[in-house]
Amino acid sequence: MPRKRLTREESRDLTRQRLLEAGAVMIAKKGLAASSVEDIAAQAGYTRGAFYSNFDSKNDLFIELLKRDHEDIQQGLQQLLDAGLSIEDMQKQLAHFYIQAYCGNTSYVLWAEARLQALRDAKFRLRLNALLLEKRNVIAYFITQFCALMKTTLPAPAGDLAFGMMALFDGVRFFNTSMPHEMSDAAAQSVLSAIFSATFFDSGRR
Amino acid sequence: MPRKRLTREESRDLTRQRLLEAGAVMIAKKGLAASSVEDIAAQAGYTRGAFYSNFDSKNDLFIELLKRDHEDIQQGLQQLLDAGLSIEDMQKQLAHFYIQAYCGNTSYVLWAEARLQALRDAKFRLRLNALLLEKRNVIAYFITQFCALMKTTLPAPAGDLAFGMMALFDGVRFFNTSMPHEMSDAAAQSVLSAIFSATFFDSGRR
DNA sequence: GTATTGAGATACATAGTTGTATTAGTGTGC
DNA sequence: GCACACTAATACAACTATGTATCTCAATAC
Repeated sequence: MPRKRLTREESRDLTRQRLLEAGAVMIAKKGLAASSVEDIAAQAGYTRGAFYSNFDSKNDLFIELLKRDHEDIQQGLQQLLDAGLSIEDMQKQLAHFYIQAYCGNTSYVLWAEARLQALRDAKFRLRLNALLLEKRNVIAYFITQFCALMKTTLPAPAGDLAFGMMALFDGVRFFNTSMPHEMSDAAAQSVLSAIFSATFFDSGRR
Repeated sequence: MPRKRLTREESRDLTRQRLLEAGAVMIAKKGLAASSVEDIAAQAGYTRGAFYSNFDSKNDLFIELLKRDHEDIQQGLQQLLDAGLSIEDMQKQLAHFYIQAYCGNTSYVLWAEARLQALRDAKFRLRLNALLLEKRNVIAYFITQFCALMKTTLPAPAGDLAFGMMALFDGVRFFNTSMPHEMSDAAAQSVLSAIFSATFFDSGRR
């Protein structure tokens, strides 16, 4: 096995990558405040030295973590929108996306942690809000497109409804995780789709 | 001002009360993990000795805090249900209740904190889930009554929809707090009521 | 090959947190 | 009024976290 000899930059990037991944794991597991810098570094297989030589602070790592996750999601949603699919295909793809992006990993925990952090730290809040607004805009655009295709009218401004959907999806995901017996995967999907259709389909046809 | 000389029990209850209140303040301000026992005791005007002589642990205080808040809300909702009001009055009262119970204080932050804690601590999760289920049941009952009165049908099981509404309300409250410019009080109320009506009124009349 | 650079380890000083063990002081029962 | 009981303060020992300063060694430049 000819292990590649890394250049200095490759090596540094790899370390950063591993620290970020370790941060995601630890913060999801123990929470932001309870995860020490040492925990994160150790989880990545390093010591604190590596951490401080790559990040200014825990918050610094955290916001980068969120940014990366956000970019992944944005990209996925944007591709879906740009693909010019039929409504049926779109809904199918969206369901798939939902399962993969929301249920397939623990990143929603990071976002919950982030919302709390935002309430307490004005600087952090600014950075988080920027990400949330971007996400809202993509979702609002999707909603607008959906209603245009369905020839239904929106019961409230698209941006506000987008926030509503974000709240709904994240919150239901929480119940689904922490009390799967009372809110199964199937129940989660069905209640989300019921509320979604009611809001964007039924209410606009009165 | 003849300050009453307190009996031992009264004095202890007062201390407990103050510690609980201080816990609510500190946990909302700094988060559960970042609030030390000393922080809480100091905020209440005591030292750690008072804390440990009244509670087993920080989690112990926290769960009691949640239980009290929960009981207040339960009581309020139950009274509303039992009052036998007309639909219009009910909606009016409910809006008032929402403003007072959700927007008038910071307890929703505690519940967000609790949900995260529940993901990490199985024992805590059991206790929290019990509270959440009780709340869900009251809301589910309300939803059922509402739809019966409106003669509409439910688009999904009442319990699941109740979880959905809880998710929605809490989540929107978050946006409303941390980005009031993008999600004003009025926008929050209007989007909530739009989704609510769409789900429980419009969708059932097809 | 040698000198240089810089990523990451280690050492250190400081500070904060926890829970218990002990002590002081105020209600309570006699 | 005196002994008791209990609440809350204080003292203490162990542990954990933070950030910086220093050191080591591998990658790069010459």
